[in-house]
Amino acid sequence: MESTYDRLVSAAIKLMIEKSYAGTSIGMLAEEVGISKSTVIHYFKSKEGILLAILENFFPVAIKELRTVVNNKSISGTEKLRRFLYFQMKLVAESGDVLTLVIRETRYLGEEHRKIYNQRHREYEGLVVKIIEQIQTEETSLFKNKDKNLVMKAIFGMCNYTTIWYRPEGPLRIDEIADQFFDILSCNV
Amino acid sequence: MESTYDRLVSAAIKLMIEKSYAGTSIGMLAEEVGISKSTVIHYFKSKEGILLAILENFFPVAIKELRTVVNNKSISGTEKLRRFLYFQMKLVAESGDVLTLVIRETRYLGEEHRKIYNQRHREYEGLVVKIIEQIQTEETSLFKNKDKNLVMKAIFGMCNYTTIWYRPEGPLRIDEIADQFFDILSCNV
Amino acid sequence: MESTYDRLVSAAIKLMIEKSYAGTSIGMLAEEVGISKSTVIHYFKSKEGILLAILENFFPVAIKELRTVVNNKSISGTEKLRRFLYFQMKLVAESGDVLTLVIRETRYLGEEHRKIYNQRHREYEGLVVKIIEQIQTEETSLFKNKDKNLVMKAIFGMCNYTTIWYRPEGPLRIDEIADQFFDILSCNV
Amino acid sequence: MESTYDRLVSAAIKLMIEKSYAGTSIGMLAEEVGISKSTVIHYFKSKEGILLAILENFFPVAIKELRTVVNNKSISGTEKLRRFLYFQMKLVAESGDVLTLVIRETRYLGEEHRKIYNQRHREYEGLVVKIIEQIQTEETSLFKNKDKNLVMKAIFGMCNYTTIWYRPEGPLRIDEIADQFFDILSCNV
DNA sequence: AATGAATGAGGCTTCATTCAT
DNA sequence: AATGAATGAAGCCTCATTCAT
Repeated sequence: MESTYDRLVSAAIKLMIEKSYAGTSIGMLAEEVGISKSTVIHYFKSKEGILLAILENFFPVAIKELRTVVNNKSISGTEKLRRFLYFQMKLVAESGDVLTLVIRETRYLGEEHRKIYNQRHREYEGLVVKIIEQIQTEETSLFKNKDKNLVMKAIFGMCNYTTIWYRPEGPLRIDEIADQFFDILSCNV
Repeated sequence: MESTYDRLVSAAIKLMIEKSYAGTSIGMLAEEVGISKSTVIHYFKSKEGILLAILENFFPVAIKELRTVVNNKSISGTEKLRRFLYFQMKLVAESGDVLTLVIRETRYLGEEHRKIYNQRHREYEGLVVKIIEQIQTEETSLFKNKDKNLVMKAIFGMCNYTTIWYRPEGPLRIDEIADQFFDILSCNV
Repeated sequence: MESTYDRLVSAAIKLMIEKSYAGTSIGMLAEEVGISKSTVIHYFKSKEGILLAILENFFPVAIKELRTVVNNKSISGTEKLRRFLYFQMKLVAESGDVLTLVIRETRYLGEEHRKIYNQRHREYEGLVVKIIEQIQTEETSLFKNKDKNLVMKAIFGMCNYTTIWYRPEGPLRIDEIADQFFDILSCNV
Repeated sequence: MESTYDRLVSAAIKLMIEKSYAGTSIGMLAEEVGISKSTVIHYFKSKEGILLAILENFFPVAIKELRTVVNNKSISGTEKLRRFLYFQMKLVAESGDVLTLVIRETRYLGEEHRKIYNQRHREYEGLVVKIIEQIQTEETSLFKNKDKNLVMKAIFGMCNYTTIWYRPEGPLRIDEIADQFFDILSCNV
């Protein structure tokens, strides 16, 4: 069975994305997992600690996975973009938009931690920028004359916004959404 | 000079977008504007009233303006898209992402109010869907075989995400961002 | 009738001397005065604010009164000592040993406030040192060859310890205690 | 090397004198000694047990030592006073004012324990009263017509207050302070 | 001898709100 | 139009303690 700690982290991700950091109380978390408030503190020391644990839980895994895609020398830039979109959308579907959580809520972290996570966030974004660069090099027209950072932000905006409106019971599956996003971006018909 | 009420609404938009509804307290708002907590309540009756005022302040104006664009029979769908992007980005730049605020925080409204605002929100989105439909009719390839609702969400995602990362002192002006977004979506080089 | 604020300060002095700062809770204070915990915070902003109010309430009055004794040019040093002992013992009897509270608990104040109060405390002690200096000048033998600061500390020790053991229903009245303290110090029989 | 138990008692004395009983937590104690909270409880059963251990550690030793001074038939009362002052000041310097801890904090002990320790405390004070009685008998003038209990309290006040202001790096050594206290009390020049 | 998991009670504080002015 | 007094509910956190290991 899943450890209390893991169940807490999962519940925290779910709640904080849905209700925002400030809108999520330790009591809610405790109730969700079926333990006492004190036990939540026992594991995370403080509310900030919960956010920290989420981020610690997210970035190492996500960056690693994305990096293997980006560093793969045998596939094209557009294929990498396609794979990234699948990866990111799966992430959004599974654990909500942890990335937006990162951006929106790192303000609640102490200076030191905030720096670390901003850095990791930039690293994550940087990997997507690399994909765009590769596309700009390989393709004749896609993303030509575009600011690569802006394209990256556009892509993340598209994907992350999904957290807000996506419902599993809706008409489109997560992979269909990823497909269509890919088509929109790559100008496929 | 701006009325106390107007200063309160502006401050409320700023704070609630930055810190989320739950993360913004009446005390903060009072301090920001330099009046007492009691006076804030005096104007809005309750915290929910503040959110209400923001929405009331936003939708009628925004919907009206967007509608004149959409209903204009003499311009093409792509041109409408371009104009919408300018309009939306200006909105985001000026008063932050009120739309995301709407989506994220209407949960704090009482049932009746929530319904009203969800409806207005859908109306706003619907206007953008109409633009996409016009494009699908006119153009040979753009947005062909795409779910028009998904395209709409993709566009809003792109635009609204700007609130999170856009800094006026950054390298791109708001209208340049709108331009590039238009190019990305319309597959212009 | 006494204001809520004044009643709170009096109750706080009483409780904090009896139970120490850490041992006194805002809830106790509220109950003692018959109001809610929130109201205590309403007046003092924080627990530290209570300590601050006590000190602000004590020092200006005490220093002023002691200063008029010390600056009186027409009375002898020993007479000043006698008067100080009466004054200090009355203080101790009335409002407990606020001075020891100051010394013991200023650690709970923020740096800035702590400095201010340490300074005032030194000023208060300094006035007693002046009395001892006058005695050393006038008298042939009393306090000769003694460290004036140590004598001062000895006197305060004697007086302040009273808070711990003095009971109004005990065999000695406050003025009798002051009298005997004076005799012990001045070597009167 | 010192046993964990002994290190805990030492740390507890230090912390509780500095921060008061209520202001000292088991967690602090654990951290100070570098072990876990559970281990502290393991040794003392409860927080009250810590106070108990301190007192048990203090009184038997202190009373025994003071008694040998008081019962010594071959020395004068004033000499006994002098020796007591040395003894008491050394105690204060070494382990802080455990006596004041006793008076201030025995309130936190259960009824039975409180009785025992109040009794021991009275016994300790009684030994000093005996010294004063001897002085009143032998000397012609010292402490004549004074309430012997009040004199005792005055002496303890002087000595115990030292805990609050004494700093090893200050201008006076512990034995010099004892000397001057003796002179002040015995009216020596 | 020593510890981690878990908790209930309580402490400080924030907060939205009511009321009287 | 604006505010201070007062509060109940809730939030974060500390703490002493129990239990199993």
